[in-house]
Amino acid sequence: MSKRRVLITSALPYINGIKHLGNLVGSMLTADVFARFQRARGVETLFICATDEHGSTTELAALEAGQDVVTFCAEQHAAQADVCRRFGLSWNHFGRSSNRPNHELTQHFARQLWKNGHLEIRSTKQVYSNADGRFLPDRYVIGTCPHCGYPSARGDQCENCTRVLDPADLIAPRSAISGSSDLEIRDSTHLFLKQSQFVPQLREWIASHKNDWPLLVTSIANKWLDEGLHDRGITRDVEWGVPVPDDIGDGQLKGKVFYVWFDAPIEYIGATWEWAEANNRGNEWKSWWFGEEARDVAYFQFMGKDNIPFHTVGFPVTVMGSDEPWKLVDQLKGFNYINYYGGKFSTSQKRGVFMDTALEILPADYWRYYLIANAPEGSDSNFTWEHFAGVVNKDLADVLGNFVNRITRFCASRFDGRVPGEGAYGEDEHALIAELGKRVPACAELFERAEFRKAAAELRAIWVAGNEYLTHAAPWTTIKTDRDRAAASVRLGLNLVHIFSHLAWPVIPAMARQIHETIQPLGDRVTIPWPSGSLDEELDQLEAGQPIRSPQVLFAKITDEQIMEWTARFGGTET
RNA sequence: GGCAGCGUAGCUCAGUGGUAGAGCAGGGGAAUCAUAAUCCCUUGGUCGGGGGUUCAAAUCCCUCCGCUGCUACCA
Repeated sequence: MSKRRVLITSALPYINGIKHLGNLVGSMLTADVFARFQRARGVETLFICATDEHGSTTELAALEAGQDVVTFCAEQHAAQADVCRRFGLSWNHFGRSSNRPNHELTQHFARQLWKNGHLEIRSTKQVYSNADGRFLPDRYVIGTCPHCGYPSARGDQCENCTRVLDPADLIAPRSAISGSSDLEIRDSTHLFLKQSQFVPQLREWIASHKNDWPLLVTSIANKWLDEGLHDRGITRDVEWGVPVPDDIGDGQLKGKVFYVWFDAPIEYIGATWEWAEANNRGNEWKSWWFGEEARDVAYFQFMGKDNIPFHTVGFPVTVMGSDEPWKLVDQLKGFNYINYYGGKFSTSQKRGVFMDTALEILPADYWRYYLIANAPEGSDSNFTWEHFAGVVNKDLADVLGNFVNRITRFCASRFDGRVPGEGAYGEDEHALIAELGKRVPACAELFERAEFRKAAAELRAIWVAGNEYLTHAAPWTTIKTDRDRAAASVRLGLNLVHIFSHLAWPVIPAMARQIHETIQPLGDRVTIPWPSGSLDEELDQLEAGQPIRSPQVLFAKITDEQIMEWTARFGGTET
């Protein structure tokens, strides 16, 4: 088998503000853990993300912030890049959908679709606000619901009775931006992608992944196909977007831009191009995406469930309709949501925990471990401070942190802080080595399959096995009668600390470094590799006499006072 | 309204036809190297209700109840 390369994209975070923990775990964090794991295994890996910047929401957010949209996006991109870096997200490149490569590629795909007859021009009725001087998206038209009488129903759907609406249905419609009721319906010409033609092809493609994609993903995809795929408008009457080129439709679409959901997934490719430009790699970006050259690439996408339709239907149609050999996703990992005390995370209501505030109160690895160990894979999961503190205190502080602490301190006090060379491994040691000989490959397999909860549970089970061993071997007892026996136990204990660092690095990279530095300096190595040798070798790596560093508390425990403080600060239990 | 997912121990969740599981919490004990951490043992569930198929159902089918999400111009 030829050498495999792995391409990983996490769903693009929308430019409008810092994301919350649910957004983080559903796309960026799980993708990061997967990317780190692949790199740790020595696989050539390219991990790409970008901000999704276009559309009316951005325009209105910029308006509200009193900024022009270019400045707004530049600032927001920098802010997200910063907080994501501090969360340890290890993208090879974090691009922007507003950058030139995405403009070129989006226009290229549109031209291909046009050339191949998959686009058509249709006249649509759009709401125009004279006071605002712009077309309004449906949801920015507000009025009274014709079904239930709710006075603030949005033009796309009534929040009160949940019925789907058309803005023209609303009684006494007004602009959500200015409140003006000086609205009119205008004709507007748009491009439609004839998605319905692709239904058989999509069905076949999705059916081929019935066994390797999560049920969540295939069921959402099939639902869209079963309900009849509508042709979809791929242009909008807004300013901020990729312009439709004049050669499509003989200039009938002048002034229009592509719909943000058309250009956003293309930015996966665009950001790869940006990566190549930023790293002087010329056309190498294309080898990850196009034709024969990309045959050795396995492509993984990570996203929350709200993104699934666009990645199983919309974007694949763009790719298929181009009639060019661009890569389709191989493994699509979709996630549910994390709820906050049973309710949704909400920016507007200030409920829940956001990436920047999370880092204000605790280091990234606390969050990374908790979120991975409780990733919403099978269903929505529920965040509470009590549960969070319980998991962090038990798993990180007591099971992992305390293990490192107890063995290193014992070594410091009784063996002069050096790896003892005396004694040979005996029955207990070989039993543990045999157990890890099963658990470590099992853990690797779970990471490989991107089953994060189970992978984290296996990681934890490995730490527990270390504690079991140490308690049973009890070098603090044996040292009284058999110093060599105790020395062998301590030597294995230190080797365990060392391997724990290697195994935990994809999930908790900063702490893994710190743990490794306790035993051995890392220098400027960025990746801490996954153990590749037999466990016999891996657990007898440290050289006798090698000094270890003075131990320190790795994970401070979360106190009841902190839980109370944070519950009050972040919105707590009221729904 | 339609569709989808979920409903398993106090809590968070595994488990898709073969004698109900894990972690946490609770109870008992051991140990004293360690952040009062660790280790061992243990209590605890008619698997949302009802009906059906089967030698056998948490698992397949029907139905009812509850929760959550999606419903295409927010992204």
